[in-house]
Amino acid sequence: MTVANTDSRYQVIWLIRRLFRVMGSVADDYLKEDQLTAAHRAVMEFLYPHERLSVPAIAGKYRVSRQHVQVVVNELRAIGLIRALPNPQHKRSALMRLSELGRATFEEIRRNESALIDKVFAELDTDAIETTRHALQTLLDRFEKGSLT
Amino acid sequence: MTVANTDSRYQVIWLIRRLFRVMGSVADDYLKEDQLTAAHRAVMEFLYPHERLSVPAIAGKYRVSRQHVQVVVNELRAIGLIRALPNPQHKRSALMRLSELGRATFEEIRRNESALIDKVFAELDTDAIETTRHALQTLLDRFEKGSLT
DNA sequence: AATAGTTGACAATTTACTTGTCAATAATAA
DNA sequence: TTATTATTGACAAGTAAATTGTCAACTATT
Repeated sequence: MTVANTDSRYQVIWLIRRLFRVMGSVADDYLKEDQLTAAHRAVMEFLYPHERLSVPAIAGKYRVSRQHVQVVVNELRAIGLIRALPNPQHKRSALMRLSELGRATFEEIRRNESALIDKVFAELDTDAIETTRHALQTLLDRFEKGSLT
Repeated sequence: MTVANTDSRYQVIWLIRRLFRVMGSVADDYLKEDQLTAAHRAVMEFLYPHERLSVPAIAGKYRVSRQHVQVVVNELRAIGLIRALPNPQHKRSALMRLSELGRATFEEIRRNESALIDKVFAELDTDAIETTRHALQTLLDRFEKGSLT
């Protein structure tokens, strides 16, 4: 029988922190090939494959400031990875969507990530991964929705 | 039977990123009570309860630059949470250890964290937590030790 | 003893954001 | 309709947590 005392739960938290750091440095390496940052990638993910979202809508989902998303979106537009469409709901606030190039670029990023994922998940079986996914989703829900104050 | 395809593994990665962000803002709240940062806390964790490590040794474990750890350690010394001991191995590079106050402070931090952990892990059973811990540890090992280039 | 490496200190830079402000525009309430 | 309030995009400044670079003082290696 497995044991999961306070220390085991504590280690989960600690591991999340460590993993974020190590993943960040690895991820930046392949994003750098396209001159992109993690923030660019995150915005593209919200638009992939055919979402149409305004800057404030992306900010709401991404949980970062509207102003920051604005800058990232402007950069992605400048290099042609996303395009602005007129917004029937709002004259000032255009809808953003990936361009063909943007979709292709994001798919390339995902291919790189998949190769990496194949390697790091190689030792883990299907059920363990699904249990982990479910556990992490539960934690995120509790952190985000739960009144933890 | 549960399914863990590429998407499920991908979601695990995604969830780690999201959790890190949301945890960061929560953690900073209770660290702020002691005027500490996540970096202070991380250094204290390496020394808890009775480790004796030089600044370069902490930097090696923490995987951040020696110079950054130096600053954090100097701050912790200035407020009396850690003390320097002469290093028999190396005259210039003292060993750091938690003071009594440092240990008490860290234990207080851990108590706050435990209360939070009780809440966010409430819905998860023992085996799921242990499976998650093991999976995350495996991922970290693969990311850190594996040749992913 | 000569040379190469390590350490602590300090400074400058970087990254990924946040907050604040403003004018233009849009939504809503009177 | 008009007055008021809220939202949006642009820009500026600030911030936290780190990095990189440099230097002098030591320490280790040959």
